[in-house]
Amino acid sequence: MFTVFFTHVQCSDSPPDVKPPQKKKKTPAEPCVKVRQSTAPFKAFLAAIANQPQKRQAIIDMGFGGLLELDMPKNDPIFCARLLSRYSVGSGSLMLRRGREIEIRDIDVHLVYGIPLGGLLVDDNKDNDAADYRLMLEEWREYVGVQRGSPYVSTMATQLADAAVPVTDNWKRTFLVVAVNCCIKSTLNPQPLTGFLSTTIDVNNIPNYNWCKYTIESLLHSACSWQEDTTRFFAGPLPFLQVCYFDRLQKELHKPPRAFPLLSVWKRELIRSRIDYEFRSGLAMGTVLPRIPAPMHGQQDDEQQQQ
DNA sequence: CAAAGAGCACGAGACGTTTG
DNA sequence: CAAACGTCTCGTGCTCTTTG
Repeated sequence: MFTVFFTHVQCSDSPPDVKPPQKKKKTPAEPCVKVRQSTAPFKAFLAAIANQPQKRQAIIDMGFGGLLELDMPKNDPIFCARLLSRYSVGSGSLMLRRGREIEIRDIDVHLVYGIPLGGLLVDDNKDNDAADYRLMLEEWREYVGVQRGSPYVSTMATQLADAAVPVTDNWKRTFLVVAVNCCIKSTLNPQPLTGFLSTTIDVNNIPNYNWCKYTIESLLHSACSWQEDTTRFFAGPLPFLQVCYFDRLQKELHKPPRAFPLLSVWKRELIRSRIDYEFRSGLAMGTVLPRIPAPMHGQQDDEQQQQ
C-alpha cells in the first residue's frame, strides 16, 4: 500500500494513474528476518534456575524438559532469511538444491525440542468465552500483575527465575507463555501471545496437548506471512527451523553427533560455526539424512524419508 | 427487538533507547 | 553499529449497551 500525499494539489486533469515518484523504498540488498521475541529472556531464565531443581523438575513434568537444553546464539538475520525463503508453505518442506527437499512434520519438532506430541489440539483463538477459561485468565493476570493483556516476556522470565517465587499452577502458566513466545509462536507486536492459555485450565493436562503440531502450524502461518512481505517481523519457531535444518542436512566437513533432543547437540558455538560454514559452502547443499529415532515415539514415525 | 454506536482487547508498525 | 528491547499510536474486530 502506497499512500500518495499530494493528489489534491492541482490535479484537475492529471490522469489517475499517478506513478509514485519515490521508488526509493530503500530495499535492502537482501531480506532480513526480524523477530519480536528472541530467545534471550528464556536463556537468562534458564541460567538463573540452573540450581533450582524444583523448577527444572516442574518443567520436565510439563513435558518441556527438552527446552532446558536451549542455547541459541543471536539470530543471523541474513541466514535466517535465506533459510526461510526455502521453506515451502505449500508442501511444508525445505526446498534444497537439485530438487531435493526435507519434509518437516510434527515429529521433527519433537526431535528438536522434545516437547509433547499429545493427542489434544492447541487452539489459540477458540472458545475464549468459556467461564472456566475467563476465570483462569483473570487469576493468572492477577498473578502476573496486569489488568489486561500480558506483561512483557522479559519481565515474566525475570520473575519466574526469582528463587523466592515458588512453583505453582500460575508459575507453570507463566513459564508456558515465556517458552511458547520465545520458541514456538509469538505475535508481530511486542505483546506476548497468550491465546493458548486455554490449554492450562488444568495444568496437569499440558503434556497431553500436541505442542509439536502447534509449532508446525505456527511455522506455516508465520512463513506464509513473512514470504508475502519480507519486511514484516517473523513470529514463528525460528530456533526449531534452524536446528532441524542443521541436523537433517549434513555438511561433509561438519558432522556433529546426533542425539535426542537435538537442542542438546546444537548449542551456541556449534550453531555459529555451522552458519559460518553455510555461507562458505553454500546454503541448501549437503547430504540429506533420515530422521533420528525418537525415544518413546519410534513406532508412529513411519514416514518414508525420500532420497 | 434489532440496529448502531461506544468501549475494550489486541494486532500492525513506526520510532526511540539500550546493549554488546 | 546492529540487534534487541521497549513505548507509542493507530486500526480492526468484537461485544455490550443503548435507543428508536
